[in-house]
Amino acid sequence: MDDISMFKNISNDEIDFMLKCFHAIRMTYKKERTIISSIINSNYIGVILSGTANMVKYDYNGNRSILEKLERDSVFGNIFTVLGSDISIIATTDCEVLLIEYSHVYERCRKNCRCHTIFASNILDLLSKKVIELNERLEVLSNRTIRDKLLSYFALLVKGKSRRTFTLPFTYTELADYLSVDRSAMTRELKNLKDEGFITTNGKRITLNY
Amino acid sequence: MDDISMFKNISNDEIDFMLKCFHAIRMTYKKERTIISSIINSNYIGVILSGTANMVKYDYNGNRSILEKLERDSVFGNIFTVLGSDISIIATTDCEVLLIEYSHVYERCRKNCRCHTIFASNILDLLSKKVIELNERLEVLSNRTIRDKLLSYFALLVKGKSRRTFTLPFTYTELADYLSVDRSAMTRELKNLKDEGFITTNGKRITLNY
DNA sequence: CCTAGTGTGTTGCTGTTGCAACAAGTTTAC
DNA sequence: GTAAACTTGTTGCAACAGCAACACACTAGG
Repeated sequence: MDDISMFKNISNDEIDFMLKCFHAIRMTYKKERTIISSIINSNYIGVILSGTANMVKYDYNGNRSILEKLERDSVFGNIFTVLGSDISIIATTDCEVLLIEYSHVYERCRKNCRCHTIFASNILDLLSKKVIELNERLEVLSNRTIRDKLLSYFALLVKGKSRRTFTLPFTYTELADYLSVDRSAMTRELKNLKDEGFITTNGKRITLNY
Repeated sequence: MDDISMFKNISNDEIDFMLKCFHAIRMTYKKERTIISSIINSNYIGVILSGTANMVKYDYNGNRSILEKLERDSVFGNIFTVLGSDISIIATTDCEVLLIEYSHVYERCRKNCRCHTIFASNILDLLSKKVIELNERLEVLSNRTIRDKLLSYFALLVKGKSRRTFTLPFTYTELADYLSVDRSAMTRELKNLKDEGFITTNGKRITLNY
């Protein structure tokens, strides 16, 4: 458990103690199940312990947008995402989730334990990372054409890596939803990029040739 | 100064003391000047004390995107926004800015003063608000047509208000940049919305008729 | 008062995108 | 093993958006 960012620099013993003190809840969800509905309108922080899930939004036209892919160590909850009525978190595999009431972050328990301060500081770090992620997503979406959205997203995926090859963390259908574009139009544009020699693909493995 | 969110629940005396302790810097910028360049690559939190500014980004085509409008009480800095090379903050009027080194948020000074804890907690609140704002922006940008972007942005502006009338916080040119769309195409779509009776406009005053 | 700069409204043209529909390949579940 | 569900690739068509150009405010500054 001490590899979970939320509990960084906290020992397993301290974590156990803290989770009891917080009355944390451990839940399991079957694949395809909605995780969020049960905690909506309440101030919980959730963290995925195992499995994967998608945070999705359906607009009134029925278009799906994937707001985020969640996996072990991913966090969610009202402080991280405004979980409105149209946003839900769907387990894409069986999931184990830990739920902690948000008030514990800022209200210290009587004992004012050391781990509590670290916990709050870890949450601050997570929030800060979240802001960075959201800004990256905004940067991608603020491109005006599908081509530029793809290129700017690909640039993110190779950022800081020595090789210009990466594996898409999405299916192509999901990628289209993530970029908020039509799937067939995106496929068309990917084909153009391939024909023009900008990229080479092999399934979900993509290489940038520039 | 105690009406600045960052200093909420901290008395003016404490604020003065804290700012000295932090070696906070107060800067003024003339209209049109770039605020950010001087603090780039350093871990500063900035807060606007007076005046207004835009956080803007130019892509390689020269398209401007307005990432954010800043005014009194707005915060910026590396923890809130990844201030890359292509992002800058431009004063739209004369501005007064307060700069605080970020390390002060998580490293407490020897005296471990009460106000310091509150300050850190306020920063947490601000980050959380920022996440909400970014999510709202994402929700707007994830719409696929200019019409839907406009309607979803307008919906945000009237959210929680009793009247369905509001004043645009932008010029129309800026609005187009904020929505990442072509200005003339946006004007055309606004005209359509008016012709179809969805909205009524009077300068920057807009009423939703639905 | 005049001028330069900026914001706004409009239009024609063209390239891009969304939509619908279908075929072929893959995966999943019984 | 087979059917059902899903992913991917493709295409025609219509709608939409971006671009460029221009006219007409409006504003700020000399």
